[in-house]
Amino acid sequence: MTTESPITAGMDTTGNEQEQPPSVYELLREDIVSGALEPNARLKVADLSKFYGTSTNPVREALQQLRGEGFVVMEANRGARVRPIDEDFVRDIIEIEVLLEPALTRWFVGVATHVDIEALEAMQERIEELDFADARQHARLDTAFHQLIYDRHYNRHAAELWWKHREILRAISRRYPTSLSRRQAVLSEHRQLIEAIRNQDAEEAAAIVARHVQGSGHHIIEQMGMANRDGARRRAS
Amino acid sequence: MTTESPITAGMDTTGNEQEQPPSVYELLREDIVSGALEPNARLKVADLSKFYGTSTNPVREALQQLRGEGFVVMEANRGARVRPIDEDFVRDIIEIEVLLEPALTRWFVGVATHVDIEALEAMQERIEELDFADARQHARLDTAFHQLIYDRHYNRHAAELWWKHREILRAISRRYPTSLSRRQAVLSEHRQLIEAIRNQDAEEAAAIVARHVQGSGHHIIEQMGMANRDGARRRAS
DNA sequence: ATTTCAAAAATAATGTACAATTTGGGTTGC
DNA sequence: GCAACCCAAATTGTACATTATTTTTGAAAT
Repeated sequence: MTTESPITAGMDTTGNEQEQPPSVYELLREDIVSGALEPNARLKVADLSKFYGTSTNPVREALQQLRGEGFVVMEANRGARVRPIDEDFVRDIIEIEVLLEPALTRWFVGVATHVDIEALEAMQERIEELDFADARQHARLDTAFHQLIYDRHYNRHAAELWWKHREILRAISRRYPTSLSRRQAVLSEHRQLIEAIRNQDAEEAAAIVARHVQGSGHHIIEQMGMANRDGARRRAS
Repeated sequence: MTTESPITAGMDTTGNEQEQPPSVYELLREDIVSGALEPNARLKVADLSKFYGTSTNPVREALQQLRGEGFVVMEANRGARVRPIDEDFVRDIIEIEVLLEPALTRWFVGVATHVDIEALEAMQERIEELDFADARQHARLDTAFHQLIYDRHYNRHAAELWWKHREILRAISRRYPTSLSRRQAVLSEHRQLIEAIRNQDAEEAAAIVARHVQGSGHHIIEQMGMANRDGARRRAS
């Protein structure tokens, strides 16, 4: 299932057609967003190039791209640092998505075909079958589910923004488990969403998506908070 | 009036404290967004480094940053191109701003102080005094007006997104004149907005801002369309 | 004579190495 | 104690090598 969607194609930063080795950019980005590199950590090109086994230029260019994307902050002549990906950052992203995704969904309701709805149902089937057994696989399916809705939107800029935010959130939540109540809510909200689309109820669909995004954000932030407190407790002992 | 706001400080990509010469990044970005470089134009590092009088690395790094920001698209081993800044792109941005800015404004109404309102009024005074005589200066004042509202928002990500969009739109509209009816609307809407904030009417303020953004977008797109048609007519003769 | 295909040359991107500034810290001399 | 200075570390800029892609060219086949 090679999802060669307009978004992923547009966002594909390397031209990964035949499984090229991941670029420095991809490695570095993953290490930042997954938390392997501490918030505010200094990013010295010499260290990084040694670590990733390349020369300095690929690292320098990766840093610049990540700066453009906002994952890295730089001061002139004083180098780069990891932008902290903290609870505030997640909250900020979620707030934007709460505005964006309902709007995208509302439009989708107007153009959705019978085929689309069947595709959504098929994906939801697979998600429920899997039942969160494989986190990685679940994330993939869940992303595909929402992507189907946003992917075709005429507003490419909005769709790309969604995709970028999605990737950040996905990388963060990979660190934490999904609570049972959240699992329940995800499945239920997906079903409700499909139903609203089928009924051509754009407002209802938008409202469900808003709840869905909000809930997902709350869950992530809660998990982050718990992890922080655990970490503090462990450090204190 | 050195507007050293959190946003501009955060967005300041070079650490421009004492009027350093503009970086390759800034020059290139301006040339893209102002239309000096054609949409989809190829961006060869050798050409650009010759043009800007530097070696290749600064150009390469600038391109990567611009790629991260979405102004440039790249294919592996096939170089960079200017992302077309066309009517669709403006429409996409405006649609996002129509969602974003009202939300930011709604929050501002809740925290605005008497001092804030006076500051807004003072700026509006100066805008009306100037009466669009100096386009550059008007843009500066208008930006400052809206910046006062968005700048302090706790959602840094949203504020930065607004700022980025604002810069793009500013650069585009610099190419075109402002119609008389649009001038009227701008002044009137600003006054209405101040009034709504004073009355603590968040919903009304949000609605006005939505209109304001929408109107600004319509105006730019109209101007772009006219320019295109004029260009086509001129080429046909 | 025209088309087709392949190989080679040119063009341009990507990676490596190194030189030159800038910054921050520490030490010495007053 | 403090200021000037120097040194180490890191960023930024330049030059060059390598690799990938595109274009050209020339010979064979239709």
